[in-house]
Amino acid sequence: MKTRRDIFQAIADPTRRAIITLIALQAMTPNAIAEHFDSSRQAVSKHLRILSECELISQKQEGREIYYQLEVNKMKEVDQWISQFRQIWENKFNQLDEVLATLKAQKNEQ
Amino acid sequence: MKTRRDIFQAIADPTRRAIITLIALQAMTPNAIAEHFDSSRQAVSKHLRILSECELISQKQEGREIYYQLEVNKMKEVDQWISQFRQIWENKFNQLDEVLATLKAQKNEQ
DNA sequence: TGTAAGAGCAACCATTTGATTTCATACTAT
DNA sequence: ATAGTATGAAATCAAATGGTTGCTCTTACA
Repeated sequence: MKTRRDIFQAIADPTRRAIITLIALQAMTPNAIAEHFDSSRQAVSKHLRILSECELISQKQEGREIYYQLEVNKMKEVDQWISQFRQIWENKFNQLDEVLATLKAQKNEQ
Repeated sequence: MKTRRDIFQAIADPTRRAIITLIALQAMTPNAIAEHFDSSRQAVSKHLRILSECELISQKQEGREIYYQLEVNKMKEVDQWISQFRQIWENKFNQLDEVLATLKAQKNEQ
């Protein structure tokens, strides 16, 4: 069992992304979460385990209920990976600005 | 074959993420890309196909060679999904600021 | 013109994944 | 104590995934 299980693999599944969004603002129990989906409670429970394993969510017991909440800071790891490309696409805009400036200058010289 | 194949699934694989980073600044041929990995050329080729299918990369033929380049704008879709959480973690800081401001005010009143 | 190189595609295989079913555990309330 | 609720865990299964092998097609070049 290689169990790669990193954040990118965790957010690859659409149901897990929906769960993440769902509990982003407010901790919820597995039952409450499952009610929002077609999946069974057990299926949701497995998703929660995967999200827990890569520390994207944490839990706090409350009697016999368990509230799951998003560890939003963990999401920064994805943001960090994306940021390298953000630099590129912002650069592209800069280059486009240069092109436009050049064209404008040429036009003025005519 | 359900072939879910969205961006999140595409970047879930570490080899594909490496390919994306590799060609981010400079278009490359499959052979050149494969040299950077342990995987075979065919394995890389399959990854390239997946990345192409969700339009994360594009290709331009050059003789018998095909250069693959990153469609960096497509990456914005991931950035967009992340941004909702960015708002949350920035909000957390704001709340902390409020707490600090309150504490400071209370201290001044003493 | 024939041979080699660059690349895609289909078939196949082992592993992983996501879901369901069934069971076990822990807490609550009567 | 006992029944019911909330949840986790193991077994099982179909489908998806990532990789390899072998084949074909096109282009370059001697």
